[in-house]
Amino acid sequence: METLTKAKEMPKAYDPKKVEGRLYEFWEKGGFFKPRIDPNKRPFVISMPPPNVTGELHLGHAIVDTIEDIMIRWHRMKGDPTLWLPGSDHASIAVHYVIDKGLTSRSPEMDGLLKDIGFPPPPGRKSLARQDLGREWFLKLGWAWRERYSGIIKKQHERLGASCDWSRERFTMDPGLSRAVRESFVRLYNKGLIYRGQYLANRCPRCGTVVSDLEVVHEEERGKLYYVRYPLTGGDDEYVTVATTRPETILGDTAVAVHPGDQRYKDVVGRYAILPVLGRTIPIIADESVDPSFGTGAVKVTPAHDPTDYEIGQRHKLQFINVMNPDGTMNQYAGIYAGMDRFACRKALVAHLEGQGLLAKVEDYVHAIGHCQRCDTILEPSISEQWFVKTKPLALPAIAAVRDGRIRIIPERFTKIYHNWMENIRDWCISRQLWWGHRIPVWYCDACGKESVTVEETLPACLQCGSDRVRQDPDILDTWFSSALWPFSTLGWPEETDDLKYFYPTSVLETAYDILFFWVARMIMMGLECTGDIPFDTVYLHGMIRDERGMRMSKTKGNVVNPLDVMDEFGTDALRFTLVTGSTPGNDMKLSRQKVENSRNFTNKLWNAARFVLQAIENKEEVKPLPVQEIPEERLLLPDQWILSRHHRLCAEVDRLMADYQFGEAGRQIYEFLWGEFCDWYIEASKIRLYGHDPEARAATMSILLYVLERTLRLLHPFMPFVTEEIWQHLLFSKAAAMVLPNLPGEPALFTSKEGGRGSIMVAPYPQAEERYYNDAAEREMGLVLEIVRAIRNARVEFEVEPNRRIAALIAAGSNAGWLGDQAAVIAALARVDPERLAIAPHLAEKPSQALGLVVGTVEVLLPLAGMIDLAAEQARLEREMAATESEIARAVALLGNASFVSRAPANVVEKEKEKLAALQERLDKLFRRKEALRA
RNA sequence: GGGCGAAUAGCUCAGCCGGGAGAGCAUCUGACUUACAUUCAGAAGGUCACAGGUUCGAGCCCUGUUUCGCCCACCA
Repeated sequence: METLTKAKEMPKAYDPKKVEGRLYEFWEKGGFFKPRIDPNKRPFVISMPPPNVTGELHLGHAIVDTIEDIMIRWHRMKGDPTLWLPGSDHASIAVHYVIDKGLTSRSPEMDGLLKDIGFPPPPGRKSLARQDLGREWFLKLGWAWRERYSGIIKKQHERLGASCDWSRERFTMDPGLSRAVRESFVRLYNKGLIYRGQYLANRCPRCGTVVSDLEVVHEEERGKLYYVRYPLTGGDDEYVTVATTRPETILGDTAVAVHPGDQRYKDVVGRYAILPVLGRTIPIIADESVDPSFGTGAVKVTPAHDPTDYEIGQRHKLQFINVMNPDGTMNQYAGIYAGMDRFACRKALVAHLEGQGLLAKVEDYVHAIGHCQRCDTILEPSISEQWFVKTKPLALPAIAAVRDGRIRIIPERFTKIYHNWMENIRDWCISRQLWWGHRIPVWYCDACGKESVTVEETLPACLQCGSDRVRQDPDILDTWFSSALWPFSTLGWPEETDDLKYFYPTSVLETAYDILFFWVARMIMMGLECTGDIPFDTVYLHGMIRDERGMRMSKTKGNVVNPLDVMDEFGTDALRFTLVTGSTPGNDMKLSRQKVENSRNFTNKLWNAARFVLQAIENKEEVKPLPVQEIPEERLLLPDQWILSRHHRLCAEVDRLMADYQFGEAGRQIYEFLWGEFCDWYIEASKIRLYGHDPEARAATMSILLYVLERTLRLLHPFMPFVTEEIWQHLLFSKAAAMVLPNLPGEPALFTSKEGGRGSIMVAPYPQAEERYYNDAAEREMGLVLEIVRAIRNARVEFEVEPNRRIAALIAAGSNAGWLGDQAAVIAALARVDPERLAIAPHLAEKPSQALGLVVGTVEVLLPLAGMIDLAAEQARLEREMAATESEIARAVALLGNASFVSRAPANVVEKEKEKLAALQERLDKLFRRKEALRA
C-alpha cells in the first residue's frame, strides 16, 4: 500500500501522531477488519455497544473500544473468523435533551443546523421549543444532528484503533433495524405481551414524556413533612390528621386510609372527611398497606399520583383524579390553583391551609425523591395511558439462561444482581411522548374505533373495517426497546440472512456494569423471545472510569477527561494500555496522567528495544541470522535458553489469562517480560556476543533477539496495536524479514490483506507456547547469575566504588563452578568486573586479606577492594546478614520440627523446606567463616 | 430495608489453585555506560482494616465488627 512508506531506518523517537492515522487507513483499506468466513469454524462475534449520537466520545467509550478490540484482535490472530460490528444509537430522549438545550439557548451550532435543514429562521434571538418546529422539522433536525455526530464518532473509534468492520456499521433507526423494531412489537403484541392501559408512570415535566422505572434516579433530599387536618363530616371539630411530603397532591385525594388493626382509628373507618380547600367529601377506609407507626397512622390517598395510593385506589375502587398537566402545572381539577406550577401551588396551598388552621405541624424530613435520569428534574408520578411490555413471561427464560450457564456473566457477582432484578421485574413502560425514535406501529380507526397493528411503515386503511380514517399513535418507543434487539437486528433479523445464520448468537457482550438492567437484561429477554436463542454466551462487565480523586466524571463537575487530549499527548497505545492494565473486571478505576505517562514510556522502551535489534542486524553485513530452530544446540548459551524458556512460559501464561478474560494481568505480564527480562537482562547480555568476534555467535544472538522481539510484538499487539504494527512493518522491510516470515506457522494467506496486499501483524498468528523451550535448569542457573550480578552491583554502591571502575572478583562456586565459569563474560559485563581479574572456581586457592565477602545462595563472591573497606563496617554488615539468616533458620527448624507439618503438608512442600534449611545453614557457615577471615 | 464492592508500601493499584507479599508513581543515592534520561544502577518503605475461627500453614477460606463507595427498594 502506498499509505505505508518504507523507512530504511526506524526514526529515533516514536511519534504516534505520524503513525496511527496512516496505519488505521492501511488496515481498513487492506480489508483486515472484515471477518474471514470459514463455514467450518465457529466465529467470534461482538456487537459493539452503540454509542449515543448525542455527542463526542468520552473515556467510557475508550475503555469499551480497548477491551473489545483486545478480544477481537486476539481471536483474529488466533485464526477465528472474527466480526466486530459497530454502530450507533439514536438515543431518543438524550437527543431530545441536547437539541432542546440548543434550541432554547439558540446556540450557534443549533442555528447552523436549522439553516442547513432549511427551517425558516425565526426572527431575533428568542428561544425556541420543539413545538415551534413541529414534528416534521424536528425529525429533520434530528437527522442532521445524527449526520454530524456519527461522523465524529467514527473518527474517534478510528483514533482508538478499533478494528471493527465498518462495512457492517448500523444505526438503530436504519430501515432494517426499524423494521426489526416493528416486527418484534407486533409479535409481542399478538402474544399479549405488549398492552396499553391507564397506569401510573413517572412523568418528567421538562422532557414532556413518561419514563420507565429504571430511568428514575432516587436521591435523598431534605424536605418537609406536612401534617394536615382533614375535618370529619357530621362531627364537632373532629378531624383526622394525615402527613404528606407533597401537599399539592391533596387536590387529588379521594380517600384517607388507616391500618385495619389500628385501634386509634377504628371508629372513624367508614366515616367521611372533608378535603381541605376543595371541600370534597372523601371516605375513610382501612387498608393493610398503611404503616400505623409512621406519621399519624392515617394517610391521604391520591390514586392518580402515588404508586401505593394507586394500588389502594384499585383495591377500593376509588376515583382517580389527575390534578396536573404533563408540563407540571396544575390542571382544571386543581380548582383555584389551575395553571399554577406544582411547586408554586405547594407553597400557596400550605399558606392556605395554615390560614385555615388546618396545618397541624411541619417537620424537616429527609426522603428519596425520583429525578429524571436525563435532566434531573423532579419526576411526577401520574396516571396516564401508556404502552407496556409484560415482562414476567419474558424474564423466566432469561433467568433460566443464566442459571443453567448458557450465559455466563463476568465478574460472577453480577449474576446475583441480575437474578435479583429479573425475579422482581416489573412491567416496562415503553411509550414516550417524544418525536425522535421509532413510532409505535399502532393505528387507531376513527370509523370503527378499533386499533390495527402492522409491521408496515404506513397503514393506508384500517385492518378491521377498511376505513382510511386511521391515525397512528403519536408516541414513540423507549430507545432501549430497539437497543434490546441490537445483537440480531444488526445482522438482518427478521430476515434469515447469511450473517444472522453464521454470526448469531454472538459471543461476548462487553459493556459497563451500569447498563446491566437497561440493556443487557433486556437483550437477553428479547433475544430469547424473538430468535429463540441466547443473544450472546458471555457478558463481560467493566467498571467506570473516575478522575484522579475517584469522582465520577461529569460535565457539570468539569472533571471530564477527553480521550482525544490524552491520545494527542501520549498516543493511543499508551491510553489503551493504561485503561486495560489499570483495571480489573467490574471494578472502577481512577485515571491519572501519570499512569498514562508510564504507559507511554513503555511504548518508548519497546520502540528503542526494536531499534536496537534492527540496527544490530542491519549493521552486520556479513552475518546471516538463522531461524531459531536451525541454531545448533551448542550455540544456544545459558542466556539464550533462559530467555526462550521465559518467553514461551509467558506465551502460555498470556494465553491462559486471555482465555480467562484477565486482560489486565496479561498486559502486565507482557510488560514485565519485555522490560524486566528482555530489555534489562537479555539485551544487555547479548551485547557481549553481538560486539564480539565470533560471527556464528553473533548470528545466533541476532536470531534470538529477533525471534523473541517479533513474537513478543505479536503477543502485545492486541493491547498496543499501533506501535507493534509500526515496528513489525519495519521488520518486514528489513533484511530480517526473510528470517521472520518463515518462522510464522500457518497459512501464508493470513499475512496478506484480502486484496492480496501487504501483510499485517494483526492477522499474523498469535504466539503459542512450545514446551520444548521450557528449561527449568536454565531458569535456575540464569537466576543465580542475575543474583550474583545484583549482589556485586549492590556492594559497589554500598562501598562507593566509582561507577566506571572495573573491579576484581573471586567466585567460589562449588559444584556450580563448571557452568558458572561459562558465564564469566556475562557476569563481568553486567557487574562491571574486570574480566582479567574474574576467577570462578570450585574453591578459592588464595584468599585476599582485604575483601568484601558476598554469599549468594551457595556461592561465595569475594571482592578484593583493598583500601576501600571499612573493616568495622564490613564486620557489622556480615553480622547483620548472619542475624537475618539465623532467624530464617530458626523458622525453618521450628517448622520442620513440627510433627504435624511434616506428616500433613504435601511431600514436595516439606522437601522444599528441607532444601531451604540446608541452603540457609550453608550460607550461615560461609558468612561466619568470612567474618573469621576478616578478623585474621 | 435488602444486596454488592473496596480496605495491601506515602499515593494509585496487582496478587490465579492457601505454601515467607509485588508493580508504577513519589522519596533518597548515584550514573549522559555506543537502543532508550520517556533511560540505567541501587536504597528505603507493609501488624495485608479489626476480632475470632478452620488449617500443619491464611492477604487469600468461614463468622462477626468498623470505615468508605455503589446498586436495588411504592414508609406517605
